Amino acid sequence: MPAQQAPAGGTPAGADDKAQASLWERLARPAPAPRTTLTPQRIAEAAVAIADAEGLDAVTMRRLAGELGVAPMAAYRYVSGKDELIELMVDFVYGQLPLDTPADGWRDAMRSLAVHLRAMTLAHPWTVRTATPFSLTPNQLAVPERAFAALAGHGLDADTTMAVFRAVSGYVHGSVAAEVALENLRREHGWSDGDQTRAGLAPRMTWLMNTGRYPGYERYLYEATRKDDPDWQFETGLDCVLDGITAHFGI
Amino acid sequence: MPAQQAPAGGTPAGADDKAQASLWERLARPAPAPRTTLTPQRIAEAAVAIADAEGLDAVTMRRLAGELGVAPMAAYRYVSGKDELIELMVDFVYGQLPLDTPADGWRDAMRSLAVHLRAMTLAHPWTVRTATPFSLTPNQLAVPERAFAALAGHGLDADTTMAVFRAVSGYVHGSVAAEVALENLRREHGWSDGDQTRAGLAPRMTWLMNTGRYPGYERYLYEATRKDDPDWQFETGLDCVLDGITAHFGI
DNA sequence: TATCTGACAGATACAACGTACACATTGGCG
DNA sequence: CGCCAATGTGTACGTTGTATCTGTCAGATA
Repeated sequence: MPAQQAPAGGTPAGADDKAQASLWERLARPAPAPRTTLTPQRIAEAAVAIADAEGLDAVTMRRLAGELGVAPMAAYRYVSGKDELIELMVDFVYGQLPLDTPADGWRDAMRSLAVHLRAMTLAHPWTVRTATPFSLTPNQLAVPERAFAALAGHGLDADTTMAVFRAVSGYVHGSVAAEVALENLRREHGWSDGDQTRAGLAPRMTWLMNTGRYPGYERYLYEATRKDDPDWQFETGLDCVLDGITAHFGI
Repeated sequence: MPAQQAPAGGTPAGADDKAQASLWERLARPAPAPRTTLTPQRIAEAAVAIADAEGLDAVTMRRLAGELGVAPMAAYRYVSGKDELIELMVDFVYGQLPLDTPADGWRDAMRSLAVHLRAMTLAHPWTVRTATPFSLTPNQLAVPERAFAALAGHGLDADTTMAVFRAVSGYVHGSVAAEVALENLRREHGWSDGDQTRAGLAPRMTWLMNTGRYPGYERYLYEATRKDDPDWQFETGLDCVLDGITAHFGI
């Protein structure tokens, strides 16, 4: 019974945790293996490239193997299953996040962090489908770490610091998720600009408005002039959240 | 060639939109069918029950059919595919959201809306995996409608009103998504309280902290006293966002 | 009332997916 | 030079979403 070989397993908590931890240990380990055609980094890179180009559904174990030039089951030596593959992909994407901003006060630092997080998510829209804003992977944990560093020295206790971080990151995640959902709708229908999108959505929208349930939304549709300015929408909400931190915690 | 029968189809945009619109028309149509063993409502209800009990992955077309006592393909008369089924499920859940709060000023109304949205999402955690905060379905659209009604009469233009709504709903969605992710982790490992969770996460956490990359996060782990109070965490961030609206827009 | 008809549900089938398992191969260490 | 653990391959199975064909029922029509 070779018990030490299996990183997979729906077995009890003990073995499972060990397996999850060893994923990141393997990632850190430089080159301990005799044959090194495959590495976690190479796997992550290839999988992310597929997801960026064709969406998360295009990332199948066979497709990934084909892209890497190996047999379908080869990647299972490095990830215990598809869930762990996606965890690896997300961590890889977070690894490219620029976190070394000079930090001119907490507000600029948090604003920069939020803007970079949004840019990252828009560049890799499939990350919103993973439904795990900040799980415990090395590069994801670097985000709250950066925020804690920016917020230190203002007299906030640990819980409040976390609350501030969660307010900002929560807003970013939720707001960008909505943005990505609209962008996905556009792409899958081939609509290129706002007018084409509204034209494509018109039948559905007309039916909804004719129910008479949404007079406020209907007014918005007629009166709004910045419907095609997602940058303004995001940054307005962001400044709102940042002002709230100042107002609520006096920093 | 019976061309009028097919609600499905990867055909061009025109036919596709017609199909999507007719889903909600079918839902509104009272009882036009001769045999009415299946209805969109019954399908949605059964699917939501499965997802609530065993997660979104348990919702299979065959499983759903079995639960409804019909053949595996029967539901395809009402939804064009699984994506539309999930759209139907999400709309069903939003239909149970209480929106008739008395409205004692915009702040209480928005706060109540946020609290109810959180409660709804925690009751149906699988909704966060659908990655579409407010798509164009009747009951989802009722949420911004409620917000617009609450925010009317304060001199905000249409774009700003939408920005305020997006700030709140974005925060709620992102924040609760993080909460649900942690809750999922707990459930799938069988950890019941915060101490068990920390014990289960300890190996992974120890390995991460030993890298020395996260001194700020490590301090948080030692100093925080409200790590097991998600209500406080959510409401602190929410009050922060609401204060930001007051501060930023002067209402 | 007998019949017709279109909407409804059932049955069968298929390609693609994740992944378990046994086997072949590699290359540094003794 | 030969060993052996680490690495990649081949094959196969159960499950999934769904296309398509066939039967069947309720209510309008004559």
